[in-house]
Amino acid sequence: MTAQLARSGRGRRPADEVRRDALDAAARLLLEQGVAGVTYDRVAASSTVSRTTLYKWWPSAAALAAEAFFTASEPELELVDTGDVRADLRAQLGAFADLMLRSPAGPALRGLIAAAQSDDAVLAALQEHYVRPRRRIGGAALERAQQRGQLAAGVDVQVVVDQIWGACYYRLLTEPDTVTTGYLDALVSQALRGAR
Amino acid sequence: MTAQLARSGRGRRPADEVRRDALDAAARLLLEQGVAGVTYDRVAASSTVSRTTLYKWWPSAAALAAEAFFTASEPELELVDTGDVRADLRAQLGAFADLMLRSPAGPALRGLIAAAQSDDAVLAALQEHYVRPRRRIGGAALERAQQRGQLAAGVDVQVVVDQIWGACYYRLLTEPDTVTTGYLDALVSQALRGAR
Amino acid sequence: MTAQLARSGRGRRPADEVRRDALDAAARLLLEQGVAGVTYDRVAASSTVSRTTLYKWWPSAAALAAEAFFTASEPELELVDTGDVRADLRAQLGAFADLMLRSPAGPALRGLIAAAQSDDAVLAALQEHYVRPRRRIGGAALERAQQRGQLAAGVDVQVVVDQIWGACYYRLLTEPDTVTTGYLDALVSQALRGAR
Amino acid sequence: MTAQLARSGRGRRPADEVRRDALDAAARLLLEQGVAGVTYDRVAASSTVSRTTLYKWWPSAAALAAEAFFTASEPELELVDTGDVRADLRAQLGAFADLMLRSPAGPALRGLIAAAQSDDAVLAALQEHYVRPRRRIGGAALERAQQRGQLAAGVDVQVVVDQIWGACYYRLLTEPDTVTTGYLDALVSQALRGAR
DNA sequence: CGATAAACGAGACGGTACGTCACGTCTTGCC
DNA sequence: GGCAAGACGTGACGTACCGTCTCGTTTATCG
Repeated sequence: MTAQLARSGRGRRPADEVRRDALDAAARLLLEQGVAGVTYDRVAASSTVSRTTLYKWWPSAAALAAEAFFTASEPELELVDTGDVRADLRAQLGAFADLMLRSPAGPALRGLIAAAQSDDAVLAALQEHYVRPRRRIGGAALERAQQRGQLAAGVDVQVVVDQIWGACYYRLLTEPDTVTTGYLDALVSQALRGAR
Repeated sequence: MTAQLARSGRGRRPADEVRRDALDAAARLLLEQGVAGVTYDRVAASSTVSRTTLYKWWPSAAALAAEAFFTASEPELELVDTGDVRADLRAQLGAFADLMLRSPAGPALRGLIAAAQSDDAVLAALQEHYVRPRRRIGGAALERAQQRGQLAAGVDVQVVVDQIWGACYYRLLTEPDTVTTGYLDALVSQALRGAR
Repeated sequence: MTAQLARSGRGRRPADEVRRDALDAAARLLLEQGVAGVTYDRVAASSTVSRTTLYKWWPSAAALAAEAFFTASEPELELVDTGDVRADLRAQLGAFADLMLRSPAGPALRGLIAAAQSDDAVLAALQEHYVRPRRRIGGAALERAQQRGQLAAGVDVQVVVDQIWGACYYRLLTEPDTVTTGYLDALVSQALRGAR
Repeated sequence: MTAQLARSGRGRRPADEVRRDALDAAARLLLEQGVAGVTYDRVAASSTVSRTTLYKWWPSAAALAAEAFFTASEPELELVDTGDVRADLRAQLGAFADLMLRSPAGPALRGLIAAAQSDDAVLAALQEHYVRPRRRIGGAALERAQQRGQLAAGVDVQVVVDQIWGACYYRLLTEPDTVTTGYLDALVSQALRGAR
């Protein structure tokens, strides 16, 4: 009855608890310091999880950062459907550009896309939890518009998705200063004109 | 005791010679091992230039890699003007996608775009020596088509540039496997339809 | 679904079987890789015994190595008594030096003596299963010689034991290259001269 | 006048200063915690020297400990020559046994001899800075006695050295409790009787 | 034209991070 | 209940780079 209340920290713990701990710390570091700030060392230091365990669960620090990011911000992006395609797309695109340019999530996401160029695990996570879901949402909205007759029947909606969001991403990655309200307007108008 | 066979390499040397040496080594490393392979240490080891000097001339290893890349492949991309906009754009886009997907320059360029997300020097170099020149070339071709009446007068050609190349870049960075011949066809067609 | 082909190894097993298994694996590792090669992890990996069980039975990996060594090579050392003390001692000493210098048991034993300097369990095992038994055998031989009048009556035979084997051990531990045939001859002669 | 007196610590420093710093810290750790307490990590943490530098200068933590020990206690052991060999040897042996059994240097030295069994750099240092110098001193004393006619002419003094110190080392390493005053007396007497 | 200052090479130094290994602790699921 | 399997925190190892700093050498420049 000597009361060994003090949890030493060693020994096995529930995997979920450990993973959540690590992801929380990683998400915090990611938003505060960018992808480069998420290292195995720092995540271990700012959580209860040991480096050894981090290595066991994630193939790279960037992969950990990616999972942390996508776990923390899963739902985020919905596209309201008011019936007015142009307005809906423009609103969503504006919110997205705002996120990228004015919230800490922007640099984080840019950093993850960057990391994906040399880290297959990050690329896979990016595709699975980010790129493809958003592509589906945008595509679905355009398809609904197509069924309403607002878009031409033969148009490949995925191409239109790229011409709106892909173009925007490209500017955000290479010339972020040029992503203005006017540019976003033109982007949506031009894309819809081609699809009408 | 006249022969000074052993060129020690020490002492002052013409700056240009030194810079060229460093850039050559950096370019080689970049193409062979990617951006991450270009470190001050390795460039110094595989050239006659010392780390001290590298630090003096370039703010980061990635910046050195960028300059090496753009110096080595300055002219590269021209856009032939046959009068047939669609064909010209399609040809250029195809050559570009090929470069990105099937030559060592592809990973290098992807890596540089990635590095630019966390390295302002790289971003600046990328904009100055790569993004803007190519944007100008593409824009000029579209303007010529516009003057020939092949494109509507009010269209912002830079938006069209983004809808072709920007969209393509986005796929190359996030879902490279989906960049197929058919996709490129659709991209050009769709963009031109919107600009007609 | 009768066949229980897969012997899972789990569940309770006879303690002796488990211990023998562990000791066998430890002995193998000890002879092949030295004391440092005997770790709980490696013994568990190269036997059917789990780490949990190893920790339960042995206070340290070196202690396990020690027990493995002494269990495997208990009888080993006999000292033939032909009546000629000098020849008998010299023969035994030669065999011992040979063992230490030219068999895998040599490094193992040197390693155990080393481990004993910072591991009381190893020291205790070493004394009980190695040092004292051999000291008894050598002492008994010398006492027989003493009773035959070949050694002076007042001589402390344990001191003579040290002056032969102890001296030899010291050289084997600190200057193994200097343990030559001539040295062993001189050692025995000198010790017996002092004891005559 | 912001006074940037604060030495950043980075950059090159005189090699001797660095080495001395490291050796000081290592010596302290060695005496306080034994050989196992001297790790690259701890030496770096308790000195101004970085781990990288320690790895550059010493092949193993034990080798660093060895150099620290021998640098700190170079002269130590002299053997006074009063003309009475027996008394001189006995006095020196007593002082040595005392050092080994009752000072922090004892465990340190035992640990270094142990480390030498699996670390050639330690073995070499031990031989060069400890074993051979002391063997020379003891041998020289015995040779002087030999020239004075106190020892027989044909006796190999190095064998006598082993029979005194070697025997003592062996007991100190394997049965330290048995190294008593009486034992040391017997050791010297017995060895000298054999050499008379 | 010779002395001087600038630029260079070599490379050590304090750090941070990586990826691995072993230790000792602890939990879960078989048998 | 005892065992295997195996995850966990800890701490050490050895390596790669980074950015800083020192030293000695060589060369361009200027007195």
